[in-house]
Amino acid sequence: MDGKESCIVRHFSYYYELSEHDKSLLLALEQSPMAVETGTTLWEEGDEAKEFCTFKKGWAYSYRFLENGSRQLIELYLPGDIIGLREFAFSQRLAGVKMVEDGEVCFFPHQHLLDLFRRSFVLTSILFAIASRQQVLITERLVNLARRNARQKLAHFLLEISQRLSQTQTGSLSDSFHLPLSQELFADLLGLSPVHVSRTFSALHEAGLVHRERHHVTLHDLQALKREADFDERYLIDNMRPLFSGLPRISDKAS
Amino acid sequence: MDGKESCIVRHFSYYYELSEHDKSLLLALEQSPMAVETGTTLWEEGDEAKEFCTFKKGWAYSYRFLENGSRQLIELYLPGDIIGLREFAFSQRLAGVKMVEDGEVCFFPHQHLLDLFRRSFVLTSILFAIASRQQVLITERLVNLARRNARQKLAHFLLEISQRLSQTQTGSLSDSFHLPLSQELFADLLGLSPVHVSRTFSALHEAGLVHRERHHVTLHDLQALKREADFDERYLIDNMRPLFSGLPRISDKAS
DNA sequence: CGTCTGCTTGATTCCCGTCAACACCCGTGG
DNA sequence: CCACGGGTGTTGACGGGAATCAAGCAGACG
Repeated sequence: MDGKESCIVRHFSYYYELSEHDKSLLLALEQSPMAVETGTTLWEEGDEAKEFCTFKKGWAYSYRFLENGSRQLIELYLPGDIIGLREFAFSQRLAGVKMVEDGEVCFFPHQHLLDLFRRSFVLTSILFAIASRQQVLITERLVNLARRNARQKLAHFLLEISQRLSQTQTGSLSDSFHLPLSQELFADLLGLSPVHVSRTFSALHEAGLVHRERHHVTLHDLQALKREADFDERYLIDNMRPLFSGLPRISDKAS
Repeated sequence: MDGKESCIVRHFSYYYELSEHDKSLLLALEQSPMAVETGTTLWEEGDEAKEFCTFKKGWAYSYRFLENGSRQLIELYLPGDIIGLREFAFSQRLAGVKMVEDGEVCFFPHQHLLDLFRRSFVLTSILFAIASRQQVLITERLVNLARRNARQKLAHFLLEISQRLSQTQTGSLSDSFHLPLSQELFADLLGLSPVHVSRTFSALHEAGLVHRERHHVTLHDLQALKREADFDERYLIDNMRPLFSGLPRISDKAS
């Protein structure tokens, strides 16, 4: 358990203790890390889909263009996430993926996932849990976009990011964090116009709820924000351990 | 391959030929079919989540309530669908599920899915494909809700249902079908008010695109509708066969 | 110091929500 | 046979939240 432990192993370990065998299978997915710069397009809608991608460093997002020229972001990806699961059953990409910041990614072919299914029951189950969690995230985003006003949308999004960052990064809940998104990205993410994003940020600022400068945000009154946004973090706090409770635990774990 | 073949077997077979072994594993999930009436709640948000449910007959939908009392439908389920995959990694239901029409369902515990992972590589892969397809459906709905106006939303939804029905039911594309949804359900599904749903239906009717009476809809000019709604059916037409192309085919298939 | 990109602010417009009245269907019961 | 009532769909008037257009502003960088 050295300091440079892979973040995909860390991500998977969140669900269940991994055996050395499982860890080595996972590490095989991260064999050829690739540096990618801000703005790089990992793939576009319509590209052939035969690879997944694990995300080691940086921020990325998936998006769809509409006929009228507007764009909708689907999902934001943080380190440890797996990208492209959506297209497992498809031959074409259904959404593009772009980097928000410089980062590092590892591509691996769909076939490797099938190998995982064959070789590790635990990893298969965790993969399924990850896919199910992704679906839950998108579902919550759907509700957010369909039913809430601009203030609530923005507040909800900030709370979600705050929660996700504290789960995957520091481990401690931080109400102050780096958020490298332009207001145009906010707009495409929340289904608003850039103009209105600006206005909404100002409104939240005036209400004393949010402070933002440059690409750094701090949330001042978490409770008030949660009330305002109708935010319930349960959808982010998943855990498979109850499900696995019948399984034998691993005993040869490195201390 | 008798006339009463299980619809879950039919659903799975859409992705890949199943061996007799796989079929019997699947059929075990449909052991105790249960009749459920219109309006029955299969479960509610917050209920303990330890079962899935296969859907044999009828229509159902999943939904979320918001603090302000409004409701958002997440997904519509048709026969052959599997319900509850979303909560695989969670201990609580994150959305309720209700029947639109009388139907028949089979519950089975999460553990059975784990058994499937252990026992059948092919079924595992197909399950993963189904989960990925569900994610794609929700994603498209998200884009629909976030970025399109009422006319486009409605048109898009009708096209999606038409396509899904023709894939799972008759097999032939029908532009005239039974659609047992009240305008209130339409509203909760599309993020509109019931009043505006009515207006939008009228508008589409006047434009000669849609005819509707009672719970029956017919689409008149599919091409025009698709143009209007920016509808691209590729997101509904998935197929894993290319992925499996390296696998041996099954030869002992019953003719 | 000028230019470019991204943010802010104001004026106007429009889509859709809300409220309210009304029509309709259908079953009940007098 | 008609009166009644609830649930559902329709139509109109009105208001509000967010889009759009346009101009001004502030950093970043050469």
